[in-house]
Amino acid sequence: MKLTSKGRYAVMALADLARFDSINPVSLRDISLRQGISLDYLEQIFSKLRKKEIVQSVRGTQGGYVLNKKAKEIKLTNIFDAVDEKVKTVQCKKESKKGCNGKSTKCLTHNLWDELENHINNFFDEKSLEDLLKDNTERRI
Amino acid sequence: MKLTSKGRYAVMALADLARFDSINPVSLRDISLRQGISLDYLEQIFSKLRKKEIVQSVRGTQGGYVLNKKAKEIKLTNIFDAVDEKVKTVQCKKESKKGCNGKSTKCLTHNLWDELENHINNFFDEKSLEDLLKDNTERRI
DNA sequence: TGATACTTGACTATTTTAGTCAGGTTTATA
DNA sequence: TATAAACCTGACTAAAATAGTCAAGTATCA
Repeated sequence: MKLTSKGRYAVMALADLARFDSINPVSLRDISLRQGISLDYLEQIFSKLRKKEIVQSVRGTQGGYVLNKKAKEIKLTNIFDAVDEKVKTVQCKKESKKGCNGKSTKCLTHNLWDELENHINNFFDEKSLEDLLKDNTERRI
Repeated sequence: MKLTSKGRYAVMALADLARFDSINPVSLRDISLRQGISLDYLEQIFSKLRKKEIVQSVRGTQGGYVLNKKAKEIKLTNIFDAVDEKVKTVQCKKESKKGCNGKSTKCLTHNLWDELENHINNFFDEKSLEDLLKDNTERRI
Protein backbone atom coordinates (compact mmCIF):
# COMPACT_ATOMS: atom_id res chain seq x y z
CA MET A 1 0.00 0.00 0.00
CA LYS A 2 1.45 3.27 -0.96
CA LEU A 3 0.64 6.82 -1.75
CA THR A 4 1.52 7.66 -5.33
CA SER A 5 3.58 10.61 -6.39
CA LYS A 6 0.75 12.34 -8.14
CA GLY A 7 -1.18 12.73 -4.92
CA ARG A 8 1.86 13.74 -2.97
CA TYR A 9 2.92 16.24 -5.57
CA ALA A 10 -0.53 17.78 -5.72
CA VAL A 11 -0.53 18.37 -1.99
CA MET A 12 3.03 19.63 -1.97
CA ALA A 13 2.39 22.00 -4.83
CA LEU A 14 -0.76 23.39 -3.26
CA ALA A 15 0.94 23.84 0.07
CA ASP A 16 3.62 25.78 -1.73
CA LEU A 17 0.99 27.79 -3.56
CA ALA A 18 -0.91 28.51 -0.36
CA ARG A 19 2.17 29.94 1.21
CA PHE A 20 3.25 32.15 -1.64
CA ASP A 21 0.11 33.36 -3.35
CA SER A 22 -0.80 36.08 -0.88
CA ILE A 23 -0.13 38.86 -3.39
CA ASN A 24 0.69 37.53 -6.84
CA PRO A 25 -0.15 34.38 -8.73
CA VAL A 26 2.51 31.74 -8.44
CA SER A 27 3.99 30.29 -11.61
CA LEU A 28 4.37 26.58 -11.99
CA ARG A 29 7.97 27.27 -12.82
CA ASP A 30 8.58 28.57 -9.31
CA ILE A 31 6.80 25.65 -7.73
CA SER A 32 8.76 23.29 -9.93
CA LEU A 33 12.03 24.79 -8.76
CA ARG A 34 11.13 25.02 -5.11
CA GLN A 35 9.56 21.59 -4.82
CA GLY A 36 11.69 19.72 -7.30
CA ILE A 37 8.78 18.53 -9.40
CA SER A 38 8.96 18.34 -13.19
CA LEU A 39 7.22 21.31 -14.82
CA ASP A 40 5.46 19.14 -17.37
CA TYR A 41 4.11 16.92 -14.67
CA LEU A 42 2.95 19.89 -12.64
CA GLU A 43 1.02 21.11 -15.63
CA GLN A 44 -0.87 17.86 -15.82
CA ILE A 45 -1.68 18.05 -12.15
CA PHE A 46 -2.76 21.69 -12.19
CA SER A 47 -4.95 21.11 -15.19
CA LYS A 48 -6.96 18.73 -13.04
CA LEU A 49 -6.94 21.02 -10.04
CA ARG A 50 -8.28 23.83 -12.18
CA LYS A 51 -11.09 21.72 -13.58
CA LYS A 52 -12.17 20.93 -10.06
CA GLU A 53 -12.01 24.63 -9.21
CA ILE A 54 -9.42 24.25 -6.53
CA VAL A 55 -7.15 26.76 -8.26
CA GLN A 56 -7.61 29.54 -10.76
CA SER A 57 -5.20 30.29 -13.54
CA VAL A 58 -3.91 33.73 -14.48
CA ARG A 59 -2.51 33.89 -17.96
CA GLY A 60 0.19 36.06 -19.42
CA THR A 61 3.41 37.45 -18.07
CA GLN A 62 3.51 37.38 -14.29
CA GLY A 63 0.70 34.88 -14.51
CA GLY A 64 0.39 31.66 -12.62
CA TYR A 65 -2.06 30.01 -10.31
CA VAL A 66 -4.04 31.20 -7.33
CA LEU A 67 -6.09 29.29 -4.81
CA ASN A 68 -9.75 29.42 -5.63
CA LYS A 69 -10.85 29.05 -2.03
CA LYS A 70 -9.41 29.76 1.35
CA ALA A 71 -6.76 27.32 2.48
CA LYS A 72 -9.01 26.43 5.34
CA GLU A 73 -11.73 25.26 3.00
CA ILE A 74 -9.54 23.05 0.87
CA LYS A 75 -9.50 19.63 2.42
CA LEU A 76 -7.05 16.97 1.39
CA THR A 77 -9.99 14.92 0.24
CA ASN A 78 -10.74 17.53 -2.39
CA ILE A 79 -7.18 17.49 -3.61
CA PHE A 80 -6.88 13.75 -3.91
CA ASP A 81 -10.22 13.60 -5.53
CA ALA A 82 -9.16 16.10 -8.14
CA VAL A 83 -6.08 14.20 -9.20
CA ASP A 84 -7.79 10.81 -9.14
CA GLU A 85 -5.86 9.60 -6.16
CA LYS A 86 -8.27 7.35 -4.41
CA VAL A 87 -8.13 5.10 -1.43
CA LYS A 88 -9.06 1.73 -2.75
CA THR A 89 -9.17 -1.27 -0.51
CA VAL A 90 -11.80 -3.60 -1.88
CA GLN A 91 -12.65 -4.73 -5.36
CA CYS A 92 -16.04 -5.91 -4.34
CA LYS A 93 -17.81 -2.62 -3.97
CA LYS A 94 -19.73 -2.46 -7.18
CA GLU A 95 -20.83 -6.05 -7.19
CA SER A 96 -18.54 -6.84 -10.07
CA LYS A 97 -18.64 -10.48 -11.03
CA LYS A 98 -15.33 -11.28 -9.43
CA GLY A 99 -15.93 -9.33 -6.27
CA CYS A 100 -16.16 -11.09 -2.95
CA ASN A 101 -15.22 -14.45 -4.50
CA GLY A 102 -18.08 -14.10 -6.93
CA LYS A 103 -20.41 -15.18 -4.20
CA SER A 104 -23.53 -13.45 -3.13
CA THR A 105 -22.40 -13.07 0.46
CA LYS A 106 -19.73 -10.60 1.43
CA CYS A 107 -16.23 -11.93 1.76
CA LEU A 108 -14.83 -12.65 5.18
CA THR A 109 -12.89 -9.46 5.38
CA HIS A 110 -15.22 -7.14 3.54
CA ASN A 111 -16.10 -5.11 6.62
CA LEU A 112 -12.48 -4.65 7.46
CA TRP A 113 -11.64 -2.91 4.24
CA ASP A 114 -14.69 -0.75 4.52
CA GLU A 115 -13.63 0.29 7.96
CA LEU A 116 -10.11 1.01 6.84
CA GLU A 117 -11.32 3.10 3.97
CA ASN A 118 -13.44 5.18 6.27
CA HIS A 119 -10.61 5.51 8.71
CA ILE A 120 -8.31 6.94 6.09
CA ASN A 121 -10.90 9.10 4.46
CA ASN A 122 -11.83 10.65 7.78
CA PHE A 123 -8.26 11.69 8.17
CA PHE A 124 -8.27 13.40 4.80
CA ASP A 125 -11.66 14.96 5.36
CA GLU A 126 -10.45 16.70 8.45
CA LYS A 127 -7.10 17.97 7.23
CA SER A 128 -7.10 21.24 5.33
CA LEU A 129 -4.34 23.00 3.49
CA GLU A 130 -4.26 25.51 6.30
CA ASP A 131 -3.55 22.80 8.82
CA LEU A 132 -0.49 21.84 6.84
CA LEU A 133 0.88 25.33 6.89
CA LYS A 134 0.27 25.69 10.59
CA ASP A 135 2.40 22.67 11.25
CA ASN A 136 5.19 24.28 9.34
CA THR A 137 5.32 27.81 10.62
CA GLU A 138 8.76 27.32 12.07
CA ARG A 139 10.19 26.00 8.83
CA ARG A 140 10.88 27.59 5.47
CA ILE A 141 10.43 25.49 2.35
CA MET B 1 -3.43 4.79 -3.06
CA LYS B 2 -4.56 1.25 -2.87
CA LEU B 3 -4.24 -1.94 -0.98
CA THR B 4 -2.69 -4.64 -3.11
CA SER B 5 -4.07 -8.10 -3.56
CA LYS B 6 -1.24 -9.79 -1.80
CA GLY B 7 -2.07 -8.09 1.47
CA ARG B 8 -5.77 -8.65 1.04
CA TYR B 9 -5.30 -12.28 0.17
CA ALA B 10 -3.04 -12.85 3.14
CA VAL B 11 -5.67 -11.50 5.50
CA MET B 12 -8.49 -13.36 3.80
CA ALA B 13 -6.60 -16.62 3.86
CA LEU B 14 -5.67 -16.28 7.50
CA ALA B 15 -9.20 -15.40 8.45
CA ASP B 16 -10.30 -18.54 6.66
CA LEU B 17 -7.61 -20.52 8.42
CA ALA B 18 -8.53 -19.12 11.81
CA ARG B 19 -12.06 -20.25 11.36
CA PHE B 20 -11.36 -23.77 10.18
CA ASP B 21 -8.21 -24.91 11.93
CA SER B 22 -9.76 -25.79 15.27
CA ILE B 23 -9.15 -29.52 14.83
CA ASN B 24 -7.14 -30.31 11.74
CA PRO B 25 -4.63 -28.40 9.69
CA VAL B 26 -6.21 -26.63 6.74
CA SER B 27 -4.88 -27.33 3.27
CA LEU B 28 -4.14 -24.52 0.91
CA ARG B 29 -6.30 -26.31 -1.59
CA ASP B 30 -9.33 -25.80 0.62
CA ILE B 31 -8.54 -22.15 1.18
CA SER B 32 -7.98 -21.72 -2.52
CA LEU B 33 -11.40 -23.14 -3.27
CA ARG B 34 -13.24 -21.31 -0.54
CA GLN B 35 -11.63 -17.94 -1.09
CA GLY B 36 -11.10 -18.08 -4.82
CA ILE B 37 -7.38 -17.44 -4.67
CA SER B 38 -4.92 -19.21 -6.97
CA LEU B 39 -3.19 -22.11 -5.22
CA ASP B 40 0.21 -21.13 -6.56
CA TYR B 41 -0.20 -17.63 -5.29
CA LEU B 42 -1.30 -18.87 -1.90
CA GLU B 43 1.84 -20.93 -1.64
CA GLN B 44 3.94 -17.85 -2.16
CA ILE B 45 2.02 -16.02 0.50
CA PHE B 46 2.09 -18.83 3.04
CA SER B 47 5.77 -19.34 2.55
CA LYS B 48 6.25 -15.82 3.87
CA LEU B 49 3.76 -16.25 6.67
CA ARG B 50 5.56 -19.35 7.80
CA LYS B 51 8.94 -17.64 7.81
CA LYS B 52 7.51 -14.99 10.07
CA GLU B 53 6.09 -17.70 12.33
CA ILE B 54 2.51 -16.65 11.90
CA VAL B 55 1.56 -20.13 10.71
CA GLN B 56 3.02 -23.61 11.04
CA SER B 57 2.97 -26.16 8.29
CA VAL B 58 2.02 -29.81 8.69
CA ARG B 59 3.40 -31.98 5.94
CA GLY B 60 2.10 -35.14 4.42
CA THR B 61 -1.35 -36.41 3.63
CA GLN B 62 -4.00 -34.58 5.59
CA GLY B 63 -1.43 -31.87 6.14
CA GLY B 64 -1.90 -28.18 5.79
CA TYR B 65 -1.37 -25.07 7.86
CA VAL B 66 -2.19 -24.12 11.42
CA LEU B 67 -2.02 -20.79 13.16
CA ASN B 68 1.13 -20.48 15.20
CA LYS B 69 -0.43 -18.11 17.73
CA LYS B 70 -3.85 -17.36 18.99
CA ALA B 71 -6.01 -15.36 16.63
CA LYS B 72 -6.16 -12.67 19.25
CA GLU B 73 -2.41 -12.25 19.18
CA ILE B 74 -2.09 -11.96 15.43
CA LYS B 75 -2.46 -8.34 14.50
CA LEU B 76 -2.98 -7.16 10.97
CA THR B 77 0.31 -5.35 11.25
CA ASN B 78 2.06 -8.69 11.62
CA ILE B 79 0.34 -10.05 8.57
CA PHE B 80 1.09 -7.13 6.30
CA ASP B 81 4.60 -7.04 7.55
CA ALA B 82 5.08 -10.70 6.68
CA VAL B 83 3.98 -10.33 3.08
CA ASP B 84 5.88 -7.08 2.54
CA GLU B 85 2.75 -5.04 2.28
CA LYS B 86 3.78 -1.73 3.72
CA VAL B 87 2.17 1.59 4.11
CA LYS B 88 4.47 3.93 2.30
CA THR B 89 3.72 7.59 2.11
CA VAL B 90 7.01 9.38 1.89
CA GLN B 91 10.16 8.75 -0.03
CA CYS B 92 12.21 10.94 2.20
CA LYS B 93 12.53 8.71 5.23
CA LYS B 94 16.00 7.39 4.76
CA GLU B 95 17.57 10.66 3.70
CA SER B 96 18.02 9.39 0.19
CA LYS B 97 19.50 11.97 -2.12
CA LYS B 98 16.21 12.74 -3.78
CA GLY B 99 14.16 12.75 -0.60
CA CYS B 100 12.54 15.93 0.58
CA ASN B 101 13.64 17.75 -2.58
CA GLY B 102 17.21 16.85 -1.82
CA LYS B 103 17.29 19.64 0.69
CA SER B 104 18.42 19.40 4.24
CA THR B 105 15.14 20.64 5.64
CA LYS B 106 12.05 18.50 5.63
CA CYS B 107 9.63 19.05 2.81
CA LEU B 108 6.51 21.10 3.38
CA THR B 109 4.27 18.12 3.79
CA HIS B 110 6.64 15.74 5.49
CA ASN B 111 4.79 15.79 8.77
CA LEU B 112 1.51 15.06 7.05
CA TRP B 113 2.69 11.80 5.58
CA ASP B 114 4.21 10.80 8.85
CA GLU B 115 0.93 11.45 10.55
CA LEU B 116 -1.03 9.54 7.96
CA GLU B 117 1.30 6.61 8.22
CA ASN B 118 0.83 6.48 11.95
CA HIS B 119 -2.88 6.84 11.59
CA ILE B 120 -3.12 3.82 9.33
CA ASN B 121 -0.65 1.74 11.25
CA ASN B 122 -2.52 2.34 14.48
CA PHE B 123 -5.56 0.89 12.84
CA PHE B 124 -3.67 -2.23 11.85
CA ASP B 125 -1.94 -2.51 15.20
CA GLU B 126 -5.23 -2.68 16.99
CA LYS B 127 -7.06 -5.11 14.75
CA SER B 128 -6.47 -8.78 15.35
CA LEU B 129 -7.56 -11.80 13.40
CA GLU B 130 -10.01 -12.53 16.17
CA ASP B 131 -11.66 -9.17 15.71
CA LEU B 132 -12.32 -10.04 12.09
CA LEU B 133 -14.04 -13.26 12.99
CA LYS B 134 -16.16 -11.58 15.63
CA ASP B 135 -17.49 -9.20 13.05
CA ASN B 136 -18.52 -12.13 10.94
CA THR B 137 -20.19 -14.51 13.34
CA GLU B 138 -23.49 -14.16 11.61
CA ARG B 139 -22.07 -14.96 8.19
CA ARG B 140 -20.66 -18.13 6.70
CA ILE B 141 -17.79 -17.84 4.27
C1' DT C 1 5.60 41.64 -30.84
C1' DG C 2 8.13 39.03 -28.01
C1' DA C 3 8.44 36.75 -23.74
C1' DT C 4 6.18 34.41 -20.37
C1' DA C 5 3.09 31.23 -18.83
C1' DC C 6 -0.82 28.44 -19.28
C1' DT C 7 -3.12 24.33 -22.07
C1' DT C 8 -3.71 19.99 -24.21
C1' DG C 9 -2.97 15.56 -25.84
C1' DA C 10 -0.20 11.94 -27.27
C1' DC C 11 3.45 9.08 -26.27
C1' DT C 12 6.67 5.97 -23.55
C1' DA C 13 10.09 3.80 -20.37
C1' DT C 14 10.06 1.77 -16.07
C1' DT C 15 8.21 -0.47 -12.28
C1' DT C 16 4.91 -3.05 -9.88
C1' DT C 17 1.48 -6.41 -9.55
C1' DA C 18 -0.53 -10.60 -9.82
C1' DG C 19 -0.01 -14.13 -10.94
C1' DT C 20 1.81 -18.86 -13.73
C1' DC C 21 4.94 -22.61 -14.36
C1' DA C 22 8.17 -26.15 -13.48
C1' DG C 23 10.36 -28.96 -10.68
C1' DG C 24 11.22 -30.32 -6.69
C1' DT C 25 10.90 -32.49 -1.21
C1' DT C 26 8.44 -34.44 2.71
C1' DT C 27 5.41 -37.50 5.02
C1' DA C 28 1.05 -40.13 6.27
C1' DT C 29 -1.18 -44.04 5.10
C1' DA C 30 -2.85 -47.88 2.45
C1' DT D 1 7.19 -49.23 0.49
C1' DA D 2 4.77 -46.94 -3.07
C1' DT D 3 2.06 -43.20 -3.89
C1' DA D 4 -0.58 -39.35 -3.51
C1' DA D 5 -1.36 -35.32 -1.00
C1' DA D 6 0.64 -31.40 0.40
C1' DC D 7 4.34 -28.37 1.12
C1' DC D 8 8.36 -25.66 -0.96
C1' DT D 9 11.21 -22.78 -4.08
C1' DG D 10 12.65 -19.96 -7.66
C1' DA D 11 12.28 -18.29 -12.13
C1' DC D 12 9.48 -16.33 -15.38
C1' DT D 13 5.90 -13.13 -17.55
C1' DA D 14 1.67 -10.54 -19.19
C1' DA D 15 -0.75 -6.71 -18.05
C1' DA D 16 -1.52 -2.59 -15.72
C1' DA D 17 -0.19 1.50 -13.43
C1' DT D 18 3.06 5.10 -12.70
C1' DA D 19 5.75 8.89 -13.62
C1' DG D 20 6.89 11.19 -16.33
C1' DT D 21 8.50 13.45 -21.43
C1' DC D 22 7.57 15.71 -25.71
C1' DA D 23 5.39 18.57 -29.03
C1' DA D 24 2.57 21.97 -30.40
C1' DG D 25 -0.05 24.99 -29.39
C1' DT D 26 -2.99 29.59 -27.15
C1' DA D 27 -3.54 33.71 -24.27
C1' DT D 28 -1.95 37.87 -22.30
C1' DC D 29 0.96 41.39 -20.46
C1' DA D 30 4.59 44.78 -20.99
